[in-house]
Amino acid sequence: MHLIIAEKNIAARRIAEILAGADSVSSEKKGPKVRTGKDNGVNTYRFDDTITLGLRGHVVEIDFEPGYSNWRSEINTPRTLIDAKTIKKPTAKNIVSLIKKISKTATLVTIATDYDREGELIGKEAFEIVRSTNKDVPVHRARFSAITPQEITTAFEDPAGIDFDLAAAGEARQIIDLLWGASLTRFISIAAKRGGKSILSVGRVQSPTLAMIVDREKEIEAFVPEPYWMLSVDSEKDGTPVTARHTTDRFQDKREAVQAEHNTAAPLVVTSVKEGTRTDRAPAPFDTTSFIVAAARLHFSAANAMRIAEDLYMNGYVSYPRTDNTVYPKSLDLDEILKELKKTSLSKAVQWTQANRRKEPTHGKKSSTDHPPIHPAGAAKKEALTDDQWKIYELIVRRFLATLSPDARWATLKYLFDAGTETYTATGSRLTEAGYREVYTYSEAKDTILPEMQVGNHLPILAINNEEKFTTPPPRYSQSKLIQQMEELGLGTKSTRHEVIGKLISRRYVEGTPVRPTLVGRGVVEAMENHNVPITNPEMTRTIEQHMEEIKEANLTRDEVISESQTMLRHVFDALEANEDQIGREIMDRNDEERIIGKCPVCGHDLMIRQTKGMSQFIGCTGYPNCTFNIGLPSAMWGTAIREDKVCEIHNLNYVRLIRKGARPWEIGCPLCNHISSNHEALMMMPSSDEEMIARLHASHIYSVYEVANLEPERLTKALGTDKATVACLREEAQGVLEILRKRSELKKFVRKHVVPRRGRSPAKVAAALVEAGVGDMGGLAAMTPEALTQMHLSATEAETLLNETRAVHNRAALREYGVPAVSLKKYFEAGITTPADFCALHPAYLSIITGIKPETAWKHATAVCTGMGVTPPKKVTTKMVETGRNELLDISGLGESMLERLYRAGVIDTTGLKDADAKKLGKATGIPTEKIRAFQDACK
DNA sequence: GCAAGGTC
Repeated sequence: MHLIIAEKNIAARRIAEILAGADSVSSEKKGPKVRTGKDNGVNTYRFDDTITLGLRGHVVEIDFEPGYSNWRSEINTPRTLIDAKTIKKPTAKNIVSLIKKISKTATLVTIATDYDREGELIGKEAFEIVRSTNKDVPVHRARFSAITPQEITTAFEDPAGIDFDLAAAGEARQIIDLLWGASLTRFISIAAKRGGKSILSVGRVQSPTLAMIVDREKEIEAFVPEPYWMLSVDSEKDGTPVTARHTTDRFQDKREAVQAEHNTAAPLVVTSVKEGTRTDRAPAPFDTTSFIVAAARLHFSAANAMRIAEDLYMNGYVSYPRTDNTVYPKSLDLDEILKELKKTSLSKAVQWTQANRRKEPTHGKKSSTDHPPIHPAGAAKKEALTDDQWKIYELIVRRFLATLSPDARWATLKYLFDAGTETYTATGSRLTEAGYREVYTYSEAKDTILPEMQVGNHLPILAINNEEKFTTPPPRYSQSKLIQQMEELGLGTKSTRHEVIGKLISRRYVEGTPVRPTLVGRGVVEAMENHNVPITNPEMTRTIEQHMEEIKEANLTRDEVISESQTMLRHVFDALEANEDQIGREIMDRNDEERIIGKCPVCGHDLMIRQTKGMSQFIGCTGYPNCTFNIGLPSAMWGTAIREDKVCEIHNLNYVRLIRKGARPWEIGCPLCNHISSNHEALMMMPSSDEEMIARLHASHIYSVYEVANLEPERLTKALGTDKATVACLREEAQGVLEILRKRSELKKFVRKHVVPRRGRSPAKVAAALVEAGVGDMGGLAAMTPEALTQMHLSATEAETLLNETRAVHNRAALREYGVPAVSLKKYFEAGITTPADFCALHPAYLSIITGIKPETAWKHATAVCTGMGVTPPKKVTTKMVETGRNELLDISGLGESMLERLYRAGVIDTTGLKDADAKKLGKATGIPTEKIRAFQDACK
């Protein structure tokens, strides 16, 4: 059995198809020669005596050996990670075990992973898995830069061996990244007392990228606009307006500009006419970066563009989207692709390209061995794709066509003029041959047409414009610009660059589009830079690249390179550990700064966003505890509160938004405005409140009912200008409102927990409908009918379940309130006694025997509940009474334990009770035949 | 809980 291992499932399938087809003698006999199957959850492709399967990229991962998982360990400090041993552990266990299984009996294994460094390492990982169960099977390596019949057949006809040096270079990179990344991440997170979700990460790629963004921001902040002046004249020729610019493009000095303006005098005399042509080169094929840049012009974010391209790739519409290559390999049949594309709705453009096909396709600078440039791989129907998918597909198709289309040509025209002692110029251009622009329609070809003029022509001067302008700072990075810049600096790869931005955002190092750094992002970069940690420098990547080259060439070994890196990292830690406190403080100060949203209106100290250990967050005064002013915010379950740049004009406080992963941010706006409006309704719930009173409270910075209920009465007296008695009354009212609100929020919480969100029916909506209908607490909900609930966006079954759950919760709460202790309550519930009504209706003796609770205690509970419910409590029951009655009853022949229980349930606990009972009724209540009851009654007598 | 790199 020949085992072929590809880097990914799709590659495995295509390789199998090509090899199976190439094997067949006559090509006319088409059809599914390849048998697709699933083994251990992995797709397999079999033909003849061959089985092909795809990995999922790296199927093993490196990590530290066990013992290093505790970040705060006294023994294994971050520093010890530098020399910690690393291990490889499987990440795709099913694939690993399948390879092991097949390898045992394989007679040949071919590694057919991607033709690049990481592919070689992935191949070596597969090789090691094979070797773990089969020491002898020959292992080949097939290398190809496109999965075309030609390349695949040659690669398999002439296989090579694994390049272990190249793979070792990849391993060195892996280990160095882990050592530096993990040790520094832990160190700096601990120094700044950050844990859990808010750790501060550091890495060879993310940190220099962050540093780039921080640097740009500093450049912008430090930028001082310089004024300059631009001079132009408006004129016309035979009715066509002409604007001519002064040949000094920018005057740095105002006096010079004014002087030139003075020296400008009519007429404008044409002194030179220059005609020319300009070639506008057709664009090069797409690699990942240029594709992301082009998609950005269509308003796709980098990550979104890649996700869509990957989708299209998985469906066979476009080639592999992660590539560094801008040169089509010879083996790619470009004309065949054109033919295929004629089936699409873009066939007109395709036809144009075929008719005007340039001999050699355009090419970019980078030719690499991994994959061909991004190109269409199949005809897609517009209806089969989403709008966005189609836009991306069309972009890739049109770019492909453009690379096979002629250059565009422009006719250019340049005039020079004299005006007094000054010289002016005007330039025009006109598209003469559209070329690739016929098919690549993403930028408008704008003509600037000038009227025809000859040397010596005189033109009038209609106006002289002397405009003062200012230089502008460099712009913040857009996502695509950032990716371009990363590529230039060698940071990240075609597959990872677009993810780095997401990582920086999720760590809250940067925000916004275009991206700008947060203070914490800045703090981390500055901490690294100030303490000479070279990881924020792209130079580190360059050094690693050089070392990898040396390992590949076998001039250095993997371990030599790692060891050198470890020595460096140890020096870094010497400096870091000596300054741990200072580093931590610097970052924490930055963090605090980011949370300050303005001045406290009461005492003038800073107001700061604060989070408690639980889910609540608020804005508090840094003057606490002397000043207790605070502003409420929605629970952190809706998102973490973040300061925004915008400032409220009324309160002079920064706006706040709540951010949560996977959700749109919730724009709170001015937190105080929000606080005021969300508390207004509650304030109005106090019977004696009115707008005027609320205005007075606000004037004293009292905004919530909670404050009215809890502030010192003196403050209220002062704020409202009333007497103590009124204030005391008001405080009582506020307490009442708080209680109503507490119950309402309990109800909302319950609804949120038990109502499944669906389109158009959020739990919040259901809760709002309940409050609207006057149902304000759990008791109210428990008392509702299922019918009423179905009016509130719930289905009949949902209503019933909700009611059952509500009643269970409500009853438990009610029973606790009546005085049944929690431990006993548990026993009652287990025995099926769940409602207050049960306690009133059932005999305490019955409650006792089915729960094992002493009769006296059960009686006490029943009494408490009945009193609470306003029902006559049962007569006292004692252990002795129960025992005597029980013995009496059991003496009656034919009356056993199970019947006894039924009698208890019906309230009969002794012979007296039995005798006095109505036999018919008791029969019905117990399910015991009436004659039998009569017989028992007779026996008593 | 940490990196970066594959792939889904």
